[in-house]
Amino acid sequence: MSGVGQLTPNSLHRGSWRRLTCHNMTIRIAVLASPWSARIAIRKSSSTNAISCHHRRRVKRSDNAGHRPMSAPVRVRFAPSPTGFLHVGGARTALFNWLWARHSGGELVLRIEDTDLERSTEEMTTAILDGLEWMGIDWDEGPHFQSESRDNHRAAALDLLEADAAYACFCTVEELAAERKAAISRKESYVYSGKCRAIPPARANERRDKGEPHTIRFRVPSGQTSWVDAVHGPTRFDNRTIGDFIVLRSDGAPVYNLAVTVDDRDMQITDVIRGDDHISNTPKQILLYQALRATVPRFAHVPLILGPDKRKLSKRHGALGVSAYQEQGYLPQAFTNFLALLGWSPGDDREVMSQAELIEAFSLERITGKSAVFDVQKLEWLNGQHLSMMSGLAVADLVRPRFITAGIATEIELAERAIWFGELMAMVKTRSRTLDDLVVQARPFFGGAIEYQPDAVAKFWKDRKMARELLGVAASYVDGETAFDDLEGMEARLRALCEERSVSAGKLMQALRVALTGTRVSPGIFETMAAMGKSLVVERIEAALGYLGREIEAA
RNA sequence: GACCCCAUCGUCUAGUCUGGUCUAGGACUCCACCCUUUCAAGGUGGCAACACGGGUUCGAAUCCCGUUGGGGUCGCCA
Repeated sequence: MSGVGQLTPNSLHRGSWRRLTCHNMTIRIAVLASPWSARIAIRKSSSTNAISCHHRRRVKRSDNAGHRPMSAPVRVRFAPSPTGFLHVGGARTALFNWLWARHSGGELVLRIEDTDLERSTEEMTTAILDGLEWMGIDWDEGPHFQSESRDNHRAAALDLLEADAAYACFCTVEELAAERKAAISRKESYVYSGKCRAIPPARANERRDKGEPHTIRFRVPSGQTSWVDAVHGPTRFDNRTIGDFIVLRSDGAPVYNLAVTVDDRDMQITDVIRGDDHISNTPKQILLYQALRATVPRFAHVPLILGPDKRKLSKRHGALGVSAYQEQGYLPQAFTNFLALLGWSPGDDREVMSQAELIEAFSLERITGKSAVFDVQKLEWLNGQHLSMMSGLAVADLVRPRFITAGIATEIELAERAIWFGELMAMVKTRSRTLDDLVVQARPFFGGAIEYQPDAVAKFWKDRKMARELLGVAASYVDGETAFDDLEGMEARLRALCEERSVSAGKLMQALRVALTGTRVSPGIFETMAAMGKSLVVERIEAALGYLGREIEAA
């Protein structure tokens, strides 16, 4: 659990993260003791973690009120392998684990499964942690690196060997490949023949002592292996379809199923929440738990996320990492809300939910067994909903860097006009679905030239002479207007002037909108003028008049 | 191919365990209307589904069997 911690050299265990919370800022100090390098990384996190801590306390209080049955405290883990970025499927698995931990007042352990050293990179580990942090997912322990518990894995394999639950297998890669090929040509599923099963232990030891290359295989007993899955219900596998599987490679490295089982046992994981694609690994792992005389955890297999073509969501669908959604300007609370609704529902009609509400409502039982298609449109809608619930100032804080990198304004300029900027954001956010939309819509409110959008020109400046006439009236109105903050008065005065000059007030406002913003989309025209200020409005009208004049000349 | 999982509007889903209250509810998208200086937002309404076939039952979206369809897994990857 996070909290103010003492940071001493002794508290920096290899591969551990320490968290110090002060004010609203969380600083994590990590010793990334990985096979690649050992270094200290100090990372500042946003305030999202502080928010989630708040949630946790909230939930815990309600738990103490006696709503939850007395049972072993929940301990879950998220165990990504750093061979790629954090994709949406992994993100949702992490989210479900987190929601379950926070809902039940349990703990979330983060474990990096880096046993495939060839494909694991430190960059990916960092990317995954960043993604989790952005989503507001915090963890109570870790990250642990699986490669560091290699000794435990090996010891477990030796235990199995000693108990005769496993045996040495001297089959070569080539032999196995031939077996597999033969099985395929016979149109059968491949299971290891068990060729080395019957080698007497004494003989096997002899060969091992001689240094003959061998793997350690688990001796799958006959019978059936079953469990009650928290999402799928009773699930059963016939052990004949499993086949003796390798537990320790010939180079002494543990294989996934062994490593996971030993780690989950050692970390006392009570609930394993992971993707559906692990269902077929589950019987193997249960067999290992049993052979290791460990308590079998509860399993919850979450259905996969599919692309629009109903295939497993992949890069081909343009579904990049979580970071892509972050860059596109989605809000973490909207993103997690959306992900939570993919395969889970609160059971009532609620859809727009805060993280606190998600935590409160979450349960494993309400996860559906059916895989879900990732629908970006719904994500966009949800993002708009969350955006509209935020205050202008809060939105301003989030988009400020985007204005700066887009070169629209400098940090200093924005700081000087902080209140104005917050009000501007409040104005444009109902029209925006992402933070990028916000930038586009707010751009005309800053000085400098604007481009006239062809569709706006076609619709509201179709008759150039008429447009020029309308803008002429607008110019004389603006000229005499002194109260730019009096929205109602402005409208009354403009309408009166239109009446007097017998021009359509509606047409004028539309033509004016194009002159001011270059688009046909903007907040109310008086709000727009108020936010721009008189000098910019005058400047824009003059520019438009000039443009229209040139157009008329040319025609 | 074998094994496993899944099957309600185009999509996300409620309803399935504990059959009747379901002429199947909500949401996204789309369409229409209202509001309106534009675009959104908001409001109102509309289009749209129980995969198929058997059974059980007075009664099935719900229980059982089969078919079909989709997905996942079948590595000294994780």
